[in-house]
Amino acid sequence: MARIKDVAARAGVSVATVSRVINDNPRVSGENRARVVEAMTQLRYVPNAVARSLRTDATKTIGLIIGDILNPFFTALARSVEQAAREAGYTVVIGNANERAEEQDHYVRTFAEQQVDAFLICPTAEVTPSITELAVDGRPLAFLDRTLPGLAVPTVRVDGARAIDGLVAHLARLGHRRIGYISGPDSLSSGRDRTEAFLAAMRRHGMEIRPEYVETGDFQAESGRASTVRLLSLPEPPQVIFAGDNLMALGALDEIRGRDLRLGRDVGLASYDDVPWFVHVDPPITAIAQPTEELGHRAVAVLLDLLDGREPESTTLHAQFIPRKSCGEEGEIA
Amino acid sequence: MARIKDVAARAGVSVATVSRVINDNPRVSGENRARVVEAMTQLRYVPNAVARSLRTDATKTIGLIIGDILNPFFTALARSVEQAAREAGYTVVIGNANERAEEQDHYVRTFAEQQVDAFLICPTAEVTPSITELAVDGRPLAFLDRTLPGLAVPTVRVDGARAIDGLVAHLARLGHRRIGYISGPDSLSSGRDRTEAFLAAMRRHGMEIRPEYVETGDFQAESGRASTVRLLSLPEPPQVIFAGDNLMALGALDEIRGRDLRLGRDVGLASYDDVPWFVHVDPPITAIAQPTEELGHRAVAVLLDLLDGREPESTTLHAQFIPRKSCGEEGEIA
DNA sequence: CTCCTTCGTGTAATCGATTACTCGAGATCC
DNA sequence: GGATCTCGAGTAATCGATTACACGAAGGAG
Repeated sequence: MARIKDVAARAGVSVATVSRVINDNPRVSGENRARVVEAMTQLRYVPNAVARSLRTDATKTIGLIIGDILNPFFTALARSVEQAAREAGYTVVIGNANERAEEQDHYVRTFAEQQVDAFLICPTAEVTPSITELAVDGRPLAFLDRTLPGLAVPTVRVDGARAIDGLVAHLARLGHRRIGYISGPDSLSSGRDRTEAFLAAMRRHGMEIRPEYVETGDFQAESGRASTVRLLSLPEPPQVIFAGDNLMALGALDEIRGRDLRLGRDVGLASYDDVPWFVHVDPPITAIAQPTEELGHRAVAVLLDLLDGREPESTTLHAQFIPRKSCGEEGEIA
Repeated sequence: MARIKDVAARAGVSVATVSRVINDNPRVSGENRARVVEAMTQLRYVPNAVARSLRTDATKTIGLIIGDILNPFFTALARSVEQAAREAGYTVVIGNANERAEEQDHYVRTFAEQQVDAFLICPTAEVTPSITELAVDGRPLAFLDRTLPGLAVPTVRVDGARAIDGLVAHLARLGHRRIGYISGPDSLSSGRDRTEAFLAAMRRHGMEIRPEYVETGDFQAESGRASTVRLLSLPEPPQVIFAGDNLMALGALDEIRGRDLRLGRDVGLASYDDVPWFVHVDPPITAIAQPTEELGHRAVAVLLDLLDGREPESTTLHAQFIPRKSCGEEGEIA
């Protein structure tokens, strides 16, 4: 592989001049610039970003840690983050935590070692020492989708309360009283917030909350299935199940089908998160859509503020309730 | 941030000793080792991977370029690659090409600059100069899922011929004669291979191939929808549509629903790729499943061979035909 | 004609680690 | 007791870039 000094030798100039050409420094004569460019293409020179980063103390890289790469919500998020970052000249490196604190920490450490310029984290589970360290050391850091308590870290998140209220109103209108809920883990702010919003909405609409109707999952399909098993085995099972994310909804659906129940007639289903295939289930699944595109763009904007020394603004966006048919017609579900 | 020399000063030793501790070199006395470890934790020292990489000429990083991060096939693949790589002590950085040659090249360049130790590419479209350069320069490189002609690059891929033959046999058994096909782009080996396998299977089972039944998409949902529009507008539309990947199947399904056609009765649908939600469509979608887990593991194995100077082995795995109900019952579709 | 800018270029220090080489102290062997 | 080995540790070169600083030439002002 060619190095900068090979290019310099070939072009008959010093390495400083070559470096100036690479970095678009105007203090280079037209003639020399041409010779350098020529030498670079001849040698197929590729600048070594590792060496540059060491010297400039910047990698032009953002470390993004998502909860689960198999969750379409997070991949959509990753895509929009990547897009926005690219426009600002940054590369995104993605770490998949698999919803486990331990794997999240692995990436926090790895990214710190690799000297990413900024961290964007969808925190999994509790506050871990490694995340606290980032915050304490004042590294550019923002939380995305989820927050952690007790840390002064700017956060870009979604408030689903309005949409959840819309859902509960919808269920009340259809005459359903017995609503089962599969929450995300209590250790996650997104899980807690949704649960709280759900309970508040239930109260507001004068609906009884039975403790046995509130299950706790972990945002993965299998926990949605297991929770559904318990809900449907109750002496008086709920009429509608509201799953706290799209994967748990998938798991719930697996179990409903497995029992040969008719969706929307024997039992209803609604999901936080909207995914493209929901419209193809029969009946189509009532859902709450999150503005993933905007979420990612805002998150990058916050990081750029941090990196450029501006004051970052935590942002809260709103989710949207999308009624479809999976909760049945009025008075339909016994 | 603490540097190695700060640790050395605090522990009262030289930087060489600290470095030896970091790298588990046994030539350090127990006492000094303890002092260094103590100093490292006190200073919250994090080794600088950029500096290390510059010196050692290794980043312990694999660059993976996937076709589309919104395609569940690729995310499953990415996850398995990441898992296998991690076990071998490598970090994976993912580049999303969005199925565009230009974005793929962006990542090839970026990864080359960042000095990744090896490249794993699901090539999008044609042979581009940047990929040729990688191959010519002898960089550790393997293709995954797709190949490019004319380059001696080890490849890990799936042969779907057997599964596709199973599908066509299935369709023949059901009495269907008019089969529409939405292929991937001809510029992609995976697209070409599937088309070829499909045509061969049709011939083998004595079924007529009408040119107007063969549509070409681009592996994205919208092209599946557009192709379906054309197929269903034909004077004599096909009885069954076979989509070349899961996203085009999704698009096809969108169009079928949009026309209020009954799946499996008015028109059948089958998909290359199997995804979790297929079983929840009514009727469940007949599909061809690829062994993504194994695919990713093998790909990493090939890269490790390359990196350790062993002779890599190109591998071809087989896909599996999974009959469900979306192509109707015998003689059902007119 | 001198003095002062400005411009283009080169020399060399620097970023933070790794590691070849060196060296002294103590152990081992005959 | 002297020669040889082993062990633990330190000094300094090195990786490939960027950039402060220095310097000579050319141009402009007076």
